[in-house]
Amino acid sequence: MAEFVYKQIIDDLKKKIFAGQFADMRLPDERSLSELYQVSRSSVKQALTKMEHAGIIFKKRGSGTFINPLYIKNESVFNYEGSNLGVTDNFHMNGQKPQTRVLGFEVIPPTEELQRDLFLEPHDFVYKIVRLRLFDDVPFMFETGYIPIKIVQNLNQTIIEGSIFNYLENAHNLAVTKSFMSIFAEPSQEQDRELLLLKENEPVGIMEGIFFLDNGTPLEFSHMRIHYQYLKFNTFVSVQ
Amino acid sequence: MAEFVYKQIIDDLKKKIFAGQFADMRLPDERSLSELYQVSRSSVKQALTKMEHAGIIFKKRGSGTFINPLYIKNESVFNYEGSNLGVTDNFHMNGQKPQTRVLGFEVIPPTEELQRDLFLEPHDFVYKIVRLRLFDDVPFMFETGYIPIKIVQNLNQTIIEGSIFNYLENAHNLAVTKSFMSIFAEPSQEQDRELLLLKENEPVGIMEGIFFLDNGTPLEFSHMRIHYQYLKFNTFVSVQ
DNA sequence: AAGTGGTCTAGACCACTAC
DNA sequence: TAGTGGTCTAGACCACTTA
Repeated sequence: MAEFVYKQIIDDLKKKIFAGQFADMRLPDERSLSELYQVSRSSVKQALTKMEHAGIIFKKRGSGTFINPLYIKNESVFNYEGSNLGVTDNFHMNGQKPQTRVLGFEVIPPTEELQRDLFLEPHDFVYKIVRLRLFDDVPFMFETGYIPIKIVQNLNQTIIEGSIFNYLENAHNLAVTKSFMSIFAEPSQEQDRELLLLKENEPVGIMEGIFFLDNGTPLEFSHMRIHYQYLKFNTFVSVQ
Repeated sequence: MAEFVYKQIIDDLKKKIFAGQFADMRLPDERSLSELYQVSRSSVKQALTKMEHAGIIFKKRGSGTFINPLYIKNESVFNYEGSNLGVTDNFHMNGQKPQTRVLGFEVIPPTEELQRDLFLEPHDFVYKIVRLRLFDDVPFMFETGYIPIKIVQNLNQTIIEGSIFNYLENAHNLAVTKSFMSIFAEPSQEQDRELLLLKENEPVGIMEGIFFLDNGTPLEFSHMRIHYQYLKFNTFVSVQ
């Protein structure tokens, strides 16, 4: 963590933002930061650009760099900022204990869709893992995930009852740092209502997509069905 | 459009991707592209990084740069890629004619929340605009937006019946190119069901957040309530 | 060993904002 | 006019993948 120059700048600026060090909602200019941290302006710019994409700040050309008021307003909202991408770390927990109930665990040949999405050959078998996630015995989502066995061969019940991503990082030094995700919503189906304790009129939020390792290898195709109260996705969008 | 080197590279690569010019799902390496376009590798990298954030490609360190299979799978899915951020341009239209029904149009003092989100003083009045959006007489969302009059003073019924963003770009040369958005879902309320013709059990998707001008000025706080079938949000997430 | 993307430097000039 | 972020160059060295 924080091995690179730009990551150290991000960590330091975030710490200062939370400490209220920029009361005027304004960061020092790029050239000052370059001097302060004794790095090139390019490295400062790289840090600030990533912070902008994380929804922490925004830049005003000709004026300066400012803290995003929505970031201060609702910190917990920025699920994906500053942690890894695993479920365990990213849904609002408020100190509650996360639990996992394994509903399915098998190895199957990849469908054509999976072959394309995960860059697989027909003979590249995949784990199919279905898990229900809970906080303090309250279920909030269930997930169907597909992971090629050529990337990891020794998954077992104990591992998938915890965080697969943490296991991969700790035991195999494989970090999950990128994903492409679609987010949408549907009326709940009977299985949703059973597993997530939803009423007839309450919907599910759906997130599905591909998780990538730090080196760009597609690791998992995941389909998550989420209790609507637990899905709040925050994002920065920019056009070219 | 395409005035800068990196934008020209984006446009050209996208054209080639759609033309199926990279059948192996792989782009040329950065140094080759640098030579091909006669620009520095940094400029190539800037283009590729933006394309990665747009969900078009992903990079594999040590291996190369590849086309995102989800991008090919469902083009229409990437609502925000390659156009501006206005509603008119971003919901799946399939050639249908977009319509707008104005439900409210007034000027009010900014709430404290709006003052913070749009960087306003208490005396900076805002337009409050409520609009229902339809395709071929089928309503798909309604939106409440707040725009400071200090940015634009001459909005009228005719303008807000069309695209405000297009008007700002054409008449005032103000381009909307960035936004911070929260996406979530709720059971539909009575007003939702009335306006969007939803059944009791069908939900609304909600997108709310801030739109920024190209220069970073916060332009609008917007709250959109969307028929669940029309909300599909696609995004790239990366951790530092 | 060769090839690829990642990080980083030390500048230059431009476009825009604020005064 | 001075200050700010945006674009761009021409390199350097590193980490990782592939063969």
